[in-house]
Amino acid sequence: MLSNSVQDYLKALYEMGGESEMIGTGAVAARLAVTPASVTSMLQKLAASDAPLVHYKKHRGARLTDEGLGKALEILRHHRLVELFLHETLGFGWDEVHDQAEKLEHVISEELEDRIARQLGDPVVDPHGHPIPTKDGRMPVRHEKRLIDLPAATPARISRVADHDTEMLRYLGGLGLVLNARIEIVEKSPFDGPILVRIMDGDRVQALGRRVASQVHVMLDSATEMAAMPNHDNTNSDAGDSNA
Amino acid sequence: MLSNSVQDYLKALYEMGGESEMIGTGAVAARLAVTPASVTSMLQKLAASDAPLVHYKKHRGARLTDEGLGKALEILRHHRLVELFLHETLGFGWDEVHDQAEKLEHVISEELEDRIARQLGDPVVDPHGHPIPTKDGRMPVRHEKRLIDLPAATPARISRVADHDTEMLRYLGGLGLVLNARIEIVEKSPFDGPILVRIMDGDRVQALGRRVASQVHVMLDSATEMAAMPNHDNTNSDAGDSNA
DNA sequence: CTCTGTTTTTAGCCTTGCCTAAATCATAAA
DNA sequence: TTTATGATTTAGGCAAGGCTAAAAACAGAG
Repeated sequence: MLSNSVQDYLKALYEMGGESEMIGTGAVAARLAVTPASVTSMLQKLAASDAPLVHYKKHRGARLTDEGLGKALEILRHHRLVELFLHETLGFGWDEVHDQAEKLEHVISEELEDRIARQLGDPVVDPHGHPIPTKDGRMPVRHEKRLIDLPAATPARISRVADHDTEMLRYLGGLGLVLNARIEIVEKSPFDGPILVRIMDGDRVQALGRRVASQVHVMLDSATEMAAMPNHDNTNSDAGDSNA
Repeated sequence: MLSNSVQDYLKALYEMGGESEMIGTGAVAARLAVTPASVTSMLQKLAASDAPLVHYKKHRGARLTDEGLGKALEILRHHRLVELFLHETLGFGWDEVHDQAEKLEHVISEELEDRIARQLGDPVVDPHGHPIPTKDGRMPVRHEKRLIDLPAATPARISRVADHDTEMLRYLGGLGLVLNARIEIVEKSPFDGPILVRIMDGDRVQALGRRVASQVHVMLDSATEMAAMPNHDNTNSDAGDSNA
């Protein structure tokens, strides 16, 4: 059984570099909020066993082995299933599920994973639009682009939003920029200026900063995959907005 | 934040000795599957802080302080709410929920606890009939007796069954000895012999060993509290009986 | 009261995963 | 090519929570 720490390292490597990219010690350290020295020793350990979970080259960083990739996807499946479960079954807002899932993902048995998946109808995306890895360890591929890269006057739908920043999710949700919302870009200001987005539902236009816009992904409105995606209500159904 | 280990020690002390009984090092060690030496050092640590969680006397054992009692009840509330949630919402059998809850209880936030409780309608007992501590840290009192101590020919209902032994729960469930089942004792064989129990629903008579019978608690059929208890279906709804 | 066997405690050690401080490597600029 | 700068690794430690082996305390039998 992998420790919580090891699971967190594997997940970080996957989320930062996917299957093939080498990730530096410092980057991992920043994401996991530990020192680079700690990362070095953990990566060395993970690379040293007889069935290594990562490839590691001194001063060059690390990437997952096939073994490690499988484990990472398992954990990610847990995480995303739990997020969706909290959202659908217990009414948590899309801004609230990540932190709780971060803890639950480590203690979900196979049996519980299966029951949750079945209960949710074997879902393919979590409340932020992230694809849920399949039981047999494959990550569904989707054709989307960053909102920043969307040409002006091209209708699209929000297909995915970064899940880790609670504040940003709350902000986006408040603007109506929820999963599957139909939008189009009115104008991109030059010099890294804000992006003007028309939100079709309500026909409002909203200015978004570059930082936010790079965290949002869209699919062209014509893409067929959209048909399969239910329209989740991403607002927080009844919890107070106590801690901001 | 208390570590998982500390939480397990507090829970063990409560479950073994309640609020007042001193529990010996060896007993705790056996329950937690660690060595007595480990227990000694943990108890010393828990008693040493400025707000001690346990009273501890060398060679005499330990019992919870008020502080420790509060924490123990919080953990127990998590455990039992989770057990009920797994049973009611995800369809786990009463023999399957304990082990999973043992892990989940440590990672349930206040917010999640509240949502689960609300979803279940602020329940007062878990799937094994154990009372669920209230949010403000009180353990509901119930008037029950061990099946062993029930006089013959006195109608009663099963009000509680020990939750930790998967096999025994499966056995009892198979016999129809589920929560709230109406029963009466036909005869107690002498010399610590078996107990003959009539199961009203089906009117069968079943012989139970002393070991099992001491794990089952009952309430007299006249007791008023019973009215409030819903009749759960404790059978495993669809999982295979793979690992016995 | 003393002996003996059981229980508990002490002492010392190990692993995991983190840390700081110092040393080393890699790279971009001069 | 040399040098400076930032990133990475090494070395040495610490806290938690477990273990084994040996010492000490208790409790029951004589």
